[in-house]
Amino acid sequence: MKQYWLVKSEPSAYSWDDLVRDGRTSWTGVRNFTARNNLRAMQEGDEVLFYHSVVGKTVVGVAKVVRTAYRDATAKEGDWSAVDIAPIKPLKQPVTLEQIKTVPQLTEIALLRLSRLSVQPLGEPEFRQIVRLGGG
DNA sequence: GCCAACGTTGGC
DNA sequence: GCCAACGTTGGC
Repeated sequence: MKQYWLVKSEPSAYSWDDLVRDGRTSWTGVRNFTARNNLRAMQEGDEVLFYHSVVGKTVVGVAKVVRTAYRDATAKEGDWSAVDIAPIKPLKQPVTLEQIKTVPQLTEIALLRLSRLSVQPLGEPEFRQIVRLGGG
């Protein structure tokens, strides 16, 4: 069964445009147990919203998981994982955090409730709703 | 095993 | 730039 996720990145570190340019990327650097466990739960084909934190504070595109969890080679110590993601399509209209806050059906999502979690699960209805807000 | 101190994230 | 939230670390 297909699952839905949201990943966050500061665009100054790695942006949607970087992902588009690269074609696909290894999602490394996660150093939080909850986020890591979410990475490990991802299946190929799962869809992933790409959120720009700090600068923009917008959901900017939809990506997909193209390789399930494997060891994060950037980790010097500890048991950390990475997945590979590839872009599917940008949102026609980036969806702002402010916008998301105004939607009653979205007030419970992790982006609002657990704002620091960098890899979050998202229900299919919530995923679709955000994509729709983005004109997709 | 508790909890204070500390570090980081990320919205404002 | 500030600070709240919260995860992690380390002393006891």
